[in-house]
Amino acid sequence: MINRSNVAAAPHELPISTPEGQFIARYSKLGLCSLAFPSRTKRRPSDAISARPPAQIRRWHATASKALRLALAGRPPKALPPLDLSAGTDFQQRVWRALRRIAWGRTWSYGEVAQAIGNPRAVRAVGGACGANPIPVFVPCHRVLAAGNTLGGYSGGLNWKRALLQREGIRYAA
DNA sequence: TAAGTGCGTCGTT
DNA sequence: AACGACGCACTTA
Repeated sequence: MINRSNVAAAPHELPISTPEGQFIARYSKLGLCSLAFPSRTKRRPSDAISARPPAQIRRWHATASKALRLALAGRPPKALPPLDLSAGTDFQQRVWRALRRIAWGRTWSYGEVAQAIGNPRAVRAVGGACGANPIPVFVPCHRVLAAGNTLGGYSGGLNWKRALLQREGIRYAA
């Protein structure tokens, strides 16, 4: 079941410049609702960034920008903006909430995530929900490894997963 | 050991 | 009805 009632039709879209490239953050009235990895493709003019976001969104964006730059530098962020995960199905939201309990520098397996949400056999479905995570890095789906500490997949590309794990000092099976 | 196959399982499209 | 960011058993090389 999808709940779009809290998702603004046209969320504010703001860039975050990092040494790794320009991420795009999107904000609803509830908080950060999406974070996109740097894209090689040029943004179209129709995707223009809104001129002057409200003060609250500017504060959220400042927090998010700082947090992202810390994370990419290998330091755990001290504060995050509110995360708006309301666009997901009930199942996805349960998975995403569970992912937020994985500590910096630690990993869970897909099976452990499935257990954490009380649905121990929905292992494969958990993988699907991880792939649908709209806020990578802050909702740390990169900390979910396959059984035997193998890498598993990553919708943002395995290079990003490897990079994020490395910044947290996480080791996994070759 | 490493790589490949088959199947259970379940949320999403 | 088909498809996965899975996991496990089992077979082959």
